[in-house]
Amino acid sequence: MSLVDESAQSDRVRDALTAAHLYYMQDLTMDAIAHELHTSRSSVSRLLSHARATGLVDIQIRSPLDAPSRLELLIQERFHITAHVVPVPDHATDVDRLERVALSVARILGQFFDSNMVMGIAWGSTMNAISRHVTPKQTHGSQIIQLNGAGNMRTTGLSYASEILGRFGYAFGAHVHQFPVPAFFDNPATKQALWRERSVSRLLEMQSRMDVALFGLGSPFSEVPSHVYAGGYLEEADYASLSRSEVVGDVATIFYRADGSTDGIQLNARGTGPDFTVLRQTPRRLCVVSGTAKLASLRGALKADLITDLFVDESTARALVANA
Amino acid sequence: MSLVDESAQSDRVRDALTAAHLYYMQDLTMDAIAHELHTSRSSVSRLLSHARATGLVDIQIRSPLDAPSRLELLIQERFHITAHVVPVPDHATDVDRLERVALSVARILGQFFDSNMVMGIAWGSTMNAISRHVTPKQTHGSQIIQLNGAGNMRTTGLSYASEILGRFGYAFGAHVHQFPVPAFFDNPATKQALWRERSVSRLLEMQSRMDVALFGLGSPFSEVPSHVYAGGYLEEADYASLSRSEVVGDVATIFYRADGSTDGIQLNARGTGPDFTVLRQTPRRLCVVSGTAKLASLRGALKADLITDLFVDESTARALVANA
DNA sequence: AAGCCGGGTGAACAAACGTGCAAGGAGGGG
DNA sequence: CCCCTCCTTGCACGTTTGTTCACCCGGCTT
Repeated sequence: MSLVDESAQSDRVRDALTAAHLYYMQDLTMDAIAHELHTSRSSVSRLLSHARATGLVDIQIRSPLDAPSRLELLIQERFHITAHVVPVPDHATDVDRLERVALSVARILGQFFDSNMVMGIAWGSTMNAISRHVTPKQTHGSQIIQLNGAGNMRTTGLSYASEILGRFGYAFGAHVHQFPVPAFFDNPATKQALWRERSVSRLLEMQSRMDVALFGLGSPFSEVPSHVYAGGYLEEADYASLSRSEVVGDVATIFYRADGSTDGIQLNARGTGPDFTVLRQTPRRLCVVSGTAKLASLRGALKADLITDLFVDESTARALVANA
Repeated sequence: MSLVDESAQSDRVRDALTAAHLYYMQDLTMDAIAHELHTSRSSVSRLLSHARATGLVDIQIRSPLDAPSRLELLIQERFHITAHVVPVPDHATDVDRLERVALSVARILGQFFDSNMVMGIAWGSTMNAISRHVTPKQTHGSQIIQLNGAGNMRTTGLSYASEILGRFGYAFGAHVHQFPVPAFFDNPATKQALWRERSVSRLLEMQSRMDVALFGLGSPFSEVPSHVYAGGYLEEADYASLSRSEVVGDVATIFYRADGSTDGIQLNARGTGPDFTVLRQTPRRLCVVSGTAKLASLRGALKADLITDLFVDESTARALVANA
């Protein structure tokens, strides 16, 4: 990028800031702003879009603390976590649901992440959707770290996971640390060995002191299986084993039962996500769930105390509190 | 207000929140929202207006810290205060200027005031303009306190000042403490006496430990005199005295010279605003200035170290840094 | 030097939005 | 019980905003 480009860039930002100020603080019309900035109305429209898209304009919704939605209150009382219920009409499809929840999370995420923080991020369809919408917020010295490997029998999985992580990293100006291992090792011993490598243990150490974790839930036996279960990461025998162990879900390729327990689930010895005892040390653990198919999985994750902040669509939230 | 009204009220807020979420977080059109909420598009438009007006939706502009405007940077370097430069076209009238700066301040004020804080507020045309636009933000246990008396020879001044203070109090859900004394006493001894009254000294004590002060500047000898100078608060003899003392401005009816000094200005013995030594103890001191007519006054206030955060229109900011 | 390419611009159109207005409905007073 | 008042609603209209398109301009290639 040349010097000229750079200064043009900063001109553009300056103009966008001015336009945003005039539009959102002083309530001028775009026409009036165009006049003050000696340009056309369309350009102002574009400037403002740009300002919103790049996070120069930050729009928050603050419910007066005395009136959180009834559902959020119920969830808070029942599970002692903060719930963010995303309004989605009951007749929406699961794809819609996912997309809309993801969009909401993408917009609000900046409130949980700041300079000099470390955020751990899983991967999967939910994370992918969020990553495509996340609104930028400039931070300094912050790190984003991949929670679990993404390789499978066919690929190293690097491109998929790194695309997702990359978008988060770009949006926050954070350093991205990838985790270049398969999602599941074939042999537990290989994992043990690799875990002792300094390059890997450095990552594990970072994971153990991250400030925020962001993840979705896997639900192996629901009708709309999550990415992990459709992507060729597991074999028939693995499924049988999961079924035998009465697994209801996973977080970053670590599986758990309906009561939140993980003991004796053999696949976990080969999975690459953070152990739940490690995860539970993380101060903020943001879980994003959409669709009632993941209800059992969500209940298990709550039992396992994996969640401090839950983002969930309205119907699923309702189902969560419906029957005890 | 009946029980039914109350619940209707909260329904309205709930709907407004949902609408705001759908509109600002999920980018639905008002049409789509109307459909989801089973109402008309116009009602959604109104709901959203309501949500913005009542502060349910909070729009902030965050300039990336590496790119504050050149002017703000210059002011910061020269005077060691935080400047908020409000873009206003050069050809705007002084009335425009005031109105637009006031609007901007009104929108941003919530960022400086929170629960359990005490804010001192002056009165005058600037404060009046701000008060008419201030966006609400619910707080608990916060207090707003009048900085200086408002009575004059004709009226107690209560209605004007209390109208202003009342709007701030209402917007923040804060308890308002009025200061029922004249702007200037006729006799310094009366002030002394009253200052020893417990009801008054309680107010003075609160003033001495306020968290934020918000004030404009008076400029007695400019061509567009401030409220105090037009409202019959002072007599010819007073003006002469001010002129003799080389006064350039006042904050809350306390006068100062170009070098920021106040010693020997006789009128101050009869004024009712907080002594500058008291004011300087306040952590955040927000000063709102618009129009180059107040430039001399502003320079004096800066010399007197009365300001920590300055809100000023662009031309005045430019003039401030122009000649040394 | 001509020619392509990418990014940005304003005009024109289409979509989305705000608002005056008349109609309807709840509540309160006669 | 009726009527009056006040508030809210949806419609219709005019305005404001988003987006497409043709065009221009600087930079880079051939």
